[in-house]
Amino acid sequence: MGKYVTITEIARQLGVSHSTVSRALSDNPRISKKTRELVKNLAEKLGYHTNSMALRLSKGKSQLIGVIVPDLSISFFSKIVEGILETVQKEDYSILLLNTQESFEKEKEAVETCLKHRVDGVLAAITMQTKNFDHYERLIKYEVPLVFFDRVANFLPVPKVVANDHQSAFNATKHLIDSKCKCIAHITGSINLNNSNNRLYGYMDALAEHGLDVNESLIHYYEFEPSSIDKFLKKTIKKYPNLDGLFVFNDYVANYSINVLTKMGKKIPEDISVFGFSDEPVATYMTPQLSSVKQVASKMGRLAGQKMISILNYDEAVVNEKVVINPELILRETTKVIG
Amino acid sequence: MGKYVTITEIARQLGVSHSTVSRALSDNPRISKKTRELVKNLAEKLGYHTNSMALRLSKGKSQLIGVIVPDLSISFFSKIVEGILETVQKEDYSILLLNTQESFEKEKEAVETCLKHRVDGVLAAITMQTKNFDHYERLIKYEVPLVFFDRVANFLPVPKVVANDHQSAFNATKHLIDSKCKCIAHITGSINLNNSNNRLYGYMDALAEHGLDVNESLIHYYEFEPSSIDKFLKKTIKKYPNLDGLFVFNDYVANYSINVLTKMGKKIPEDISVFGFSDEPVATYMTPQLSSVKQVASKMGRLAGQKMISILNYDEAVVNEKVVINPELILRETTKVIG
DNA sequence: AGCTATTAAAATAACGTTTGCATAAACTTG
DNA sequence: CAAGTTTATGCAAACGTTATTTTAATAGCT
Repeated sequence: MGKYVTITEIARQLGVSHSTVSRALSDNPRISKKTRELVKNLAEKLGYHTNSMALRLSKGKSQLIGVIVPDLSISFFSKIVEGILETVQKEDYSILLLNTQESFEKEKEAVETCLKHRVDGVLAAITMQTKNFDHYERLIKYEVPLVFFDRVANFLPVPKVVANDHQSAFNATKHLIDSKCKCIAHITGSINLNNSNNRLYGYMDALAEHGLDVNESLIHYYEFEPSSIDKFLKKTIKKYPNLDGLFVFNDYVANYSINVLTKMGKKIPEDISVFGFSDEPVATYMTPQLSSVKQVASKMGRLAGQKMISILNYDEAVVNEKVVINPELILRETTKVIG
Repeated sequence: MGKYVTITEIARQLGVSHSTVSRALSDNPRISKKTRELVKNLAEKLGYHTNSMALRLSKGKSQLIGVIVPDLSISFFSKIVEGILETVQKEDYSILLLNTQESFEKEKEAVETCLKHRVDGVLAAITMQTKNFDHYERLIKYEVPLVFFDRVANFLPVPKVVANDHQSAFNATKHLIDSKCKCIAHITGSINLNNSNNRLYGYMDALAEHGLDVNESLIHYYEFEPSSIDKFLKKTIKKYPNLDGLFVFNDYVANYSINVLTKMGKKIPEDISVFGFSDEPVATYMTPQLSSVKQVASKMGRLAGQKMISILNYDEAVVNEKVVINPELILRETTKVIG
């Protein structure tokens, strides 16, 4: 009990050579039907599992894909991982998961770990600190296919899968404008993160393109301090009593903002329309339910996974390309119906 | 360019045998200091990485730990995975991540995948559907160490790491009682999930132990239908105008419930105190901020990971034991201050 | 009958390590 | 200085596969 059955054991019991067993199991036509069935039956009976370590050593392929994420506790990233898993598992690949916790050092280590494990490819999102890309170049040098998702190194000549944050924010803001909002504030996230910045620019461009002023004092940079939102909203409503729209970079913060506004006696969406971002679970648990931009995490994961599979299984070339996932607005109760 | 450096290549360049190189790299005292340094320098220079496929085949150890989770998009589970990763990475193990999506079939497949990859051990949380455990017995038969976390198969003689949901719910309810609540309702989750049930019993036991009636009509079984909560709360407040406490199995639903109560004109916590569960991010984004039971996900992950490491690296026996993580209440603004 | 094709299966090498055993050279030691 | 011991290294087997080459057995043909 306890020991794994090998091809050699099957061969011994059947009185044939192990190479015959190997071929029989992989349906090689050079083995007679009779022997093949004999082999397969015994393999089944003994509960034979091919030893993937041996298989991999022999084939020189690990069937392993390295996945490097900056922070697995962010639901966006864990959903991406879920999407990747779903896609690559079907093709018999497994995932070597590395969590860098936003540390550049850990990211370098993660790449080394990938190399050590001889992964067949790497899917990565860079940390907020990553400015040097030598470690990724190393992968390229070793001809390990690399695909970036979400947080990408723009100038490396590899495929990238990203969400169109700019367009999403643009469309959300445009929706507020279309529903007759004239004075729209924005709460944005960390200035270090590309994604927040793209959303900010999407907001500004939408305003500009529709003839509304872009007003610095209507923009709040949020950095983990909820009470700053109370202050911002109070100040803003005092200065701009006609405030009738709010676009927030994240659903949690949108939820918080709505609570603050409600306490100040504002009606949502009659007085002020609010648009969130990411369509987190909280969006449907709120009252009123939050209009938001659809979460593209699992789609992003699936697309990144598929790209890798195409490269690995169908010899697609690794080229400098960008797959952009387009936005989809989810309209709920915090925005007015148009028209 | 592109090919990995092997031990044999180093040996060739240095004019020694590959076994000498192998020993030199692993600091075997049988190799002279001079040779050892020669080897190490060249290895460094050539960017040598031990080929883990070969290493594993040779050693008969995969350095891989299978992690089976029911739903990675639930932040509780992704945080557990993060905790596991953090712990096992330090000991040079990698994770083979399997997501069962609450499907029993996928869970069986996941175990097979673990076997196929010759994982050194398996960490698992079962699906809501799992009633048969033959696949896990298979692991035990193959002497693959198994450790359960959170959702466990109670009667299998292996280590388990769980949160004390009963005690947590008991303490949360007791806190409501201590703050002078006399009529406390409870919203519970799926009747199929152990965790919800344990919380339900914790609530009931706390009431009973403090001389309060356990009243079936104060308990609502929530199944993914927010509007059922509106109905429940309205009905309950009509029937029990003295309702002054609410304990909810999950922070999202607590958030929703508070919104409903607020709209009905109830003041939180002056009229009704509310206690949530899990301390999700939303708890701090609410107004008032939600009192909740601390999230134990990453601690659970670390404990489960450590247990596995102890078994694998320090030959700890696989025994039928239960590690219980004790509750910690986070008191915020939805409950009254005691005394 | 004698030769060639064809078919089926066995043998062997290879993948890159670790490891037990062997060996040669250089030291001890009485 | 011969015998034994230590030191430093090499050799070869083993891990479980796949893949290439060889051999053996059978069948088909003139």
